Amino acid sequence: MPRKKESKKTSIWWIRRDLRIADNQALAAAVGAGETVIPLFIIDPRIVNSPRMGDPRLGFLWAGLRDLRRSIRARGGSLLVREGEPLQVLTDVVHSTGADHIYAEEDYTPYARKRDSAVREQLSLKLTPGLTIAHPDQISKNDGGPYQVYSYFMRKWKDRFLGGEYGDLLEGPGRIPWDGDLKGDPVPDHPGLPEGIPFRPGEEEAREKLQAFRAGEAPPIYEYEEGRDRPDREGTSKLSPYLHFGMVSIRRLVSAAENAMGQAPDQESRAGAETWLEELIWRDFYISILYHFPHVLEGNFRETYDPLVWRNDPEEFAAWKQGKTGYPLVDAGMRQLLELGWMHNRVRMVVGSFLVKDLLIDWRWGEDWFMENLIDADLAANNGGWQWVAGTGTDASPYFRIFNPISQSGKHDPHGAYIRRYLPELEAVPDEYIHEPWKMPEDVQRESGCRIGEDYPEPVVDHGKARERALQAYREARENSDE
DNA sequence: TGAAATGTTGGGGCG
DNA sequence: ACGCCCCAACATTTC
Repeated sequence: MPRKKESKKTSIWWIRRDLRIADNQALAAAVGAGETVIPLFIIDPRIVNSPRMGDPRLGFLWAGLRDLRRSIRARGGSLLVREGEPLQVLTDVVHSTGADHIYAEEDYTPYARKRDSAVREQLSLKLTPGLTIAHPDQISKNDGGPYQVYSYFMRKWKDRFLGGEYGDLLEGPGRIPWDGDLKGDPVPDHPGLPEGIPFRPGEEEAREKLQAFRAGEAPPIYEYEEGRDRPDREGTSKLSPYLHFGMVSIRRLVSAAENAMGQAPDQESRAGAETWLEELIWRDFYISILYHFPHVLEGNFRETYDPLVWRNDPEEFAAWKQGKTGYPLVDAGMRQLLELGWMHNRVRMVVGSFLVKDLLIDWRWGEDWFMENLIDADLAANNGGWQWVAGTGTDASPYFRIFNPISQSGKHDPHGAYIRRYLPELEAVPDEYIHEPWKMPEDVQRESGCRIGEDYPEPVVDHGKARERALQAYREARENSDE
């Protein structure tokens, strides 16, 4: 006999990186199981006080929580915020409310897994999918092991999931009933969201960003083949901060990509949408890599370059961080990061290659700076990207692939519009010299109000020489490796 | 999801 | 008409 549903069932919706109402499987499960649903966000000191959690991302999180609180209130509920160690907070809330179960979206980082299994030993924690399309164990080679090469992972991912096999999107619940009769902590005001950034937190803005990416006469998603490489245009979705905090579900994005592919007016448009889909698959891939190979957080995925001798010059690192290397595209990218908490992906590769190859600075230093400063910083994807650019990762860029910061600049920012947007001191530099301002003759420097060495720095290194030096260092590391 | 060095081809200018 | 050179454009190889 099925037992009659008891009255007064209470569930906790433990919010972590799923700051959304729509298509939220953890929330749906909590609402399905409880007549009362307590949305709980725990301010975990270990996460928010980490030096790797910089103000832009924290500000985005706080503002996002306030937005979520509005949505919950509009549904007759209340957001409970508590600061403390997660297990302690949950134990306390469960005891004072008599909640039956805790529902949360499963997260696969080493810290999240450890935290959740500790909670599971004490309390009834039910984890739901939603962070990724594929569970890290779901896509594996025929021998059962995890893929280490993206292209094979991608092929299997598509076989498994394309055609909507990840399930239908869930409507957000109309009501999240709870009287809010429990004392909580406030959502902090500080740090605030940086001024003037193009990232307003919240589900609504995420929808608008997605809409903008797909809409219009020439939707960026259909121009993505070229647009993704053009930092001087609005060619990318700018959805990464929203995806990081779960303000939009990965299912909605994949489904949007599939629909766009189906409706594409021509082959090139279809290819654009498919390439964007593949960027989403990269995210699943790197989350899976971190799950199966947690040592990537500390060391090289492949040991071949373990013996590499980094230069790690602190002054050059400082110049890189502040956008003062003397290479305009590199500097524009680094200043975009400081200004917006975000950087165009093509430029991320260029600045990454410059740090690791031209300056021979340990990729972990760059990884750390990105973690601290990016609003969208995702542990798995950021680590994967850095290891790729350093040539130490899965699917690694080979050691001899060294980006030329000048030709990349000419190719991807041909008129220097991106450079001038973030480097005002180069505003009046003629197009002819915008990628190599140090070549400006004296009189041109004077006319454009940009004296090299004063208004804008000399290049910290000569790229040609730095390239040879990097090839040498990488070759030596290979020779000294057992691999 | 490079770049540079080196090799090949073919058109045009010119004696 | 022809050979020669130059060089841009493209292809291949190498790091």
